[in-house]
Amino acid sequence: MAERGPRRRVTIADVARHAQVSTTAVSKVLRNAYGASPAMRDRVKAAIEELGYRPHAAARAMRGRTFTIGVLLPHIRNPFFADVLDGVNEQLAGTSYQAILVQGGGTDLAAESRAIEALIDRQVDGILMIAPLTAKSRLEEVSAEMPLIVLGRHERSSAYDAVFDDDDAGTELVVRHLIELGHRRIGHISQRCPGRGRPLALPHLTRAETYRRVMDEHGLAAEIAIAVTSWTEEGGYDGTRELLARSPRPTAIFAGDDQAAFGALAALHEAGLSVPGDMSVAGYDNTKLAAMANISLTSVDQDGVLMGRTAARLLLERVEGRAAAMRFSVTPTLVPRRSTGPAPADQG
Amino acid sequence: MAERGPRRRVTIADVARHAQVSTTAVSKVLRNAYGASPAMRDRVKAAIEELGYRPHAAARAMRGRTFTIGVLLPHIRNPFFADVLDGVNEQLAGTSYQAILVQGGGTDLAAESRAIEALIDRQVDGILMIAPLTAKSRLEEVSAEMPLIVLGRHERSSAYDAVFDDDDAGTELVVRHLIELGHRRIGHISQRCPGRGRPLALPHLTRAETYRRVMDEHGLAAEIAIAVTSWTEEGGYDGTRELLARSPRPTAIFAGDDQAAFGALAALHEAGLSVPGDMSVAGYDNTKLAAMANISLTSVDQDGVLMGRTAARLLLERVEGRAAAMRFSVTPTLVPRRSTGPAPADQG
DNA sequence: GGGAAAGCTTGAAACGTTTTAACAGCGTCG
DNA sequence: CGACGCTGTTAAAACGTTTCAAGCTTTCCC
Repeated sequence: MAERGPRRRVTIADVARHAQVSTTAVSKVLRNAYGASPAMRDRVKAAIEELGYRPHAAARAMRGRTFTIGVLLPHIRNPFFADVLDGVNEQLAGTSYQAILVQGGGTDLAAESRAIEALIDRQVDGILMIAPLTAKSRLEEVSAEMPLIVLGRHERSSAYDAVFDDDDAGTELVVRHLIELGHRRIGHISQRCPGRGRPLALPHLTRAETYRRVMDEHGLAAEIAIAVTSWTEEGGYDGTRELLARSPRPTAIFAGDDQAAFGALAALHEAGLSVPGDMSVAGYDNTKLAAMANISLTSVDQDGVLMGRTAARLLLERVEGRAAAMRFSVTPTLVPRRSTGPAPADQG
Repeated sequence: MAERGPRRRVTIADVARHAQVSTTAVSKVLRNAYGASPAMRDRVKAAIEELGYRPHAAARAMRGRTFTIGVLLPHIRNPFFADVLDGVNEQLAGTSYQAILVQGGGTDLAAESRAIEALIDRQVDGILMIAPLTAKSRLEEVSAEMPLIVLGRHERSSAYDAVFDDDDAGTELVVRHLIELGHRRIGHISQRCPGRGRPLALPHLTRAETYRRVMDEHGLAAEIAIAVTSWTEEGGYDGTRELLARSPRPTAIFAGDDQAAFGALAALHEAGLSVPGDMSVAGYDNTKLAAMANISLTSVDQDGVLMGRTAARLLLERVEGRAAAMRFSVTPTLVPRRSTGPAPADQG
């Protein structure tokens, strides 16, 4: 029979008693607030040290801050999010803020809503949402309750800050790269979008739109071919098989992101096609794996660490009181590798 | 100037007033506690619905439960953890519990300690730690404060539950597989362990130990070669280069986990060696990518989703009051693929 | 030396929930 | 018919912190 929590938690009152001051005094020292003499400050700090006191976050949440920032991300699985999170933690290190993560159920809008409510109910000081599906109007409601940064969406709002990659520029880089290599039939793999209202400014929609635009600008409107699956290995695999079934089949695929591109490479391997001899493949995100010699996937680099760091910085600024909305955009760069090459001589 | 939080949160008192009952009554309905008539229950539920009331987690934390379970994981980047988390969320769906994640800084022990404290201070109802580095004694301290499940470690403790893969069996499967293919010089890639005390029963230590044992049992003690880097793409790459520098070089590598194996494949590609012609490679975890046709990595499958589901179930049982410690172990299976093959004719 | 201002310190209220103990109402049993 | 036990309900205390308003020194100025 494990006795649960036998010794009571050290509270601010214990510290106060031990340091022979009032609880208010201790609270002030803890928060570096005005009205505590250096002498008292030292005495209280010594007591805190001696007793091993740690503030009780829940109790703090009742009145003041909780020193917690909530991060909502669609799914753990995407390695790009790991970069973003590294940036966030890097920026938070040294402050007294802690990041807690909640996973929002991929393309499940209801699950995402629950996750957001969970963060609000847990009284975090601010929320960072990574590529949320939720409608803009709801985001603005949330930002009325607490500071909010949205990472990866392009819409302009005066209520919350936005940090995003210039997906339009990045996509243009890839598609032009393929066109300059002589490709004309370039396929694209995109994601299903669950929201039924106005389309959101999510990366996959921007990338699909820009893909269409650039194709069109080069007189390739007739060659536009989009497979709508999902940006996972399986999605890339399925999407590629769908594109391969076309006749004539594409000579290049812009897979939308790296994970889908990995699936595409697998599908092509299985179909006995060589890369880039028979088919060029490009991804997006420049994940670590894309850089590996045996994969060598052409990709677009968006600095995820920088985005995460910036998002965290903006969020802390908001928590500290900044009111005006800000936007921060990262300019992507093309990283050409061996998965893309000249288009094969056309036999159609 | 965004007005922050203009309308007060709906509280239990508002609900009580609206339903013409006491706050206690509302609380009872919320917790499905004894002592509320069906009629009252209905009335209160209607009021909750009408007002859109949601319980304030921080306030709850002051007295009762917070309906939150904390998950500590070393790093987001490992795709195996994504499986585990899927299992956890699957098990939690339908309950009123929410999982929150905290990232524990990879191999940084101090960062992990801070993350654990953060969860305790936030008063979660229970903690699930995935492959923590923290000393057993500290884990037992933590489990005195709140229910704890440790996933991925083998030690036996009467204080907390353990869910783990039988790494010993899994490793034996791989190493025997390679030996049966005729390999004698089999290299291994392991991770550095930060703890300086008694070695912990962490997966990478068990795997390394079993690798030694099986090699020894087959009279291959002299051929043991371990590169200690880390289980990441970079670590696998570096470790493989280290192993390749040996003379004579190994004919097979058991990379420890899939991510390291991907790095190994890249290093071999770069060195101009064919897989499995010149060198066989095996991983562990059977990630999605390992199954892709172009990679086709031999790996060991441990059912991460099942482990996550089980861990969450055990944790909820603990939260509900179970006292006796339990252990749950998953039996791994070998998934042979094209990255392993017969040893090349020995020229040394 | 008197009074105001400034600086430091404090008790008590507040936050939103759960829990404890007590209280009516009502039937039952001795 | 009074004591008793059940049921449904309630008022009030408790949780650990922050904040408010007020109290107490000390300092400074005229």
